[in-house]
Amino acid sequence: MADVAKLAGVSSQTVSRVANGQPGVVESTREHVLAAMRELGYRPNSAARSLRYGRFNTLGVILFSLASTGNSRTVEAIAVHAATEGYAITLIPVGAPTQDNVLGAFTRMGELAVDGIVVILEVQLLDSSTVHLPPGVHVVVVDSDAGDRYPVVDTDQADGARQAVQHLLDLGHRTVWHVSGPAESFSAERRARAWRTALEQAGRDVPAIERGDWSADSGYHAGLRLADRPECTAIFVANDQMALGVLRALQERGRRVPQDVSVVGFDDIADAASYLPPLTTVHQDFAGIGKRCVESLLRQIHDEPAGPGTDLVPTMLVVRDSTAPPAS
Amino acid sequence: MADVAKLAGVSSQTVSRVANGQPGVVESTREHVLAAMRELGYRPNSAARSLRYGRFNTLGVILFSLASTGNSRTVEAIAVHAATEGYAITLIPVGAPTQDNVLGAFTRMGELAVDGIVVILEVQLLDSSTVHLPPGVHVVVVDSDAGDRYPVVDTDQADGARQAVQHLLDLGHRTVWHVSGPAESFSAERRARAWRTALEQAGRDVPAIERGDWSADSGYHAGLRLADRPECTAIFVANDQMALGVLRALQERGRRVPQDVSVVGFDDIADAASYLPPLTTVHQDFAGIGKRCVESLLRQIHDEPAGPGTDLVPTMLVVRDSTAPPAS
DNA sequence: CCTGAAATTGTTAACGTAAACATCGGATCT
DNA sequence: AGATCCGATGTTTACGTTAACAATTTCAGG
Repeated sequence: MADVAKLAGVSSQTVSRVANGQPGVVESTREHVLAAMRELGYRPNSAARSLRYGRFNTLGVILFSLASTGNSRTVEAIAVHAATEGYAITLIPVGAPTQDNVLGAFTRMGELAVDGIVVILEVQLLDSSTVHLPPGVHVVVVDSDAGDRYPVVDTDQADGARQAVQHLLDLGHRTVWHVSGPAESFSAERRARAWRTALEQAGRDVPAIERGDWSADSGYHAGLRLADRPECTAIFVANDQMALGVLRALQERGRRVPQDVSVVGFDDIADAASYLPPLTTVHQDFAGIGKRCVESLLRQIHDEPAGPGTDLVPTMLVVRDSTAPPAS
Repeated sequence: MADVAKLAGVSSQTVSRVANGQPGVVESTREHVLAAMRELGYRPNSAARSLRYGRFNTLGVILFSLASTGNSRTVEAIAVHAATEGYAITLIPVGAPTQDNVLGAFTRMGELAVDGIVVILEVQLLDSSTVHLPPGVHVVVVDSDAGDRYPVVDTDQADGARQAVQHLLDLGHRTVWHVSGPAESFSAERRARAWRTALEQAGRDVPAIERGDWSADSGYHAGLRLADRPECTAIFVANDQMALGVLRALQERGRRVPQDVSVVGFDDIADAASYLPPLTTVHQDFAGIGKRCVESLLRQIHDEPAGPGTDLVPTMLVVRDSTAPPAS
């Protein structure tokens, strides 16, 4: 900057004014400065800027993995929305979901150049009182029931699961079986609980849960077990990938979908419409989640304190070809 | 920091030494300082650190979208590998692949707090000479043929496509049809070119290309067109998602896979093993790509200049159940 | 041609940190 | 005991930027 000032024959303050487009610089001067900038390839140093302003214009995202469609789409939505507000986003991956790792990530985050943090851990670790976020850092948590301690943005999982079950019951199925996600997952538990509640409220039997780990392969094995039960005519699977595995298992065992068995998934990932058959599933608004996370953080950064509480993003059942009335 | 120093009754320099674990601080002093840090909730200011050191310990990733499995897995690998080296990563999404947007993103990147940039655009825009990266910034480009101007890390797409075609020819198919990605995509073009070359070298007919846009839906429509050609018994699809659509189209038209038609995909995404039938596909080492990107950037940052040139990551054909010899 | 106000440009200081150098006190050696 | 050295700690300064204020120039109006 000093070099630019010298070359343009002005003070560094004037260079700063030109760099920030501030008024009060005469046109000819501005052009000299711009020319000098170009000639020297000047780029403002954002560290110095951040130091001066006390803000980084950056949001942090702390997560386990981008492997799941939901996470990566949420992160993308966060990035896009943050960009429109002039914020960049920084990714902090946590190796394995152990307490130590999570704690370490939070510590690193505290030292990081971010103005706020989105926590996407989808694991119940946050609930254990031993894990605490650094005080004085703006935070939003996604998919968690830490709503009593932090602002939370979450999909309305319960209502989505309820819609799925209701759809199957409305078609005439006696009851609905469930392939759930892993027990450590908050989302998996919420969906399973809502499934159970919906069945109980309708006065139906509640079959035993088949548990998977979100992967298509785990869905396949769960599906094999269900395929052998002739009384099983309707399955609510906790995500689309496992549903894909369930479809394969049913097909292998000669049970046709939807004629013999109806299947409903959860997420509405892009591929679900191309499964065999195209999957009826619960649509999640990942973009909406990302948007609300950014909005909440920006509100906090602009000094509108956001207390604990949960912001629920609605879900919607998308009916395709994997559900039908039971064979009578 | 000054507050901590005052509370601990030492100079700020001593606080700095304790914060960085430098030697030459007597144990009792260190503990006083640590106690003061805890009491005041002290966190080092990374902007000041960056300003002092001239480095940010951050790498930027510039990309269009995280929606594709390949991109998100590459980004995750970059993040994980960067983290082990003490670097965070910053995501810069580019809205639409127009020249203006790309240019704008590069400009923003130049002003950003990053020590190096990974460019994942998978589009041929980079080749047009009008788009130039800011000089003096360390860069690695993924999936591009800008290898004459920048260091490039790329999957060995050509060899992967060759393996796929060879596998089908070895099974006894007369020739292989191709569902390609969009024409703007560098990867799509490379795979199509290698497919054509492999057929020509084997002296086989080269059928017309069916073009998709990477989505399962586009694969479905391409698949419908191919399903109506009885002479089509082997299809090489440029990615797994489109292959999913092709499978659905063939199934709808009553052509069995693999008995009537063999299908090979590209990517080996997690779900491919659960398709109906499980998909034979070309495995891409996304983690390896991410790792090499980080390694290249770190080398550059540590003053080992990396000239232009392409670093090819090998691919491997994974044979599952979607390929078989043609019905004789 | 002078006065005063407005427009433009320059100067100083501060953001938080750490390298380089300076100082201090005690231990070791002669 | 005095000289010397070494380890522990303090002081100064610079990193690049911009807010606040100061100084200078310009120009209208009398």
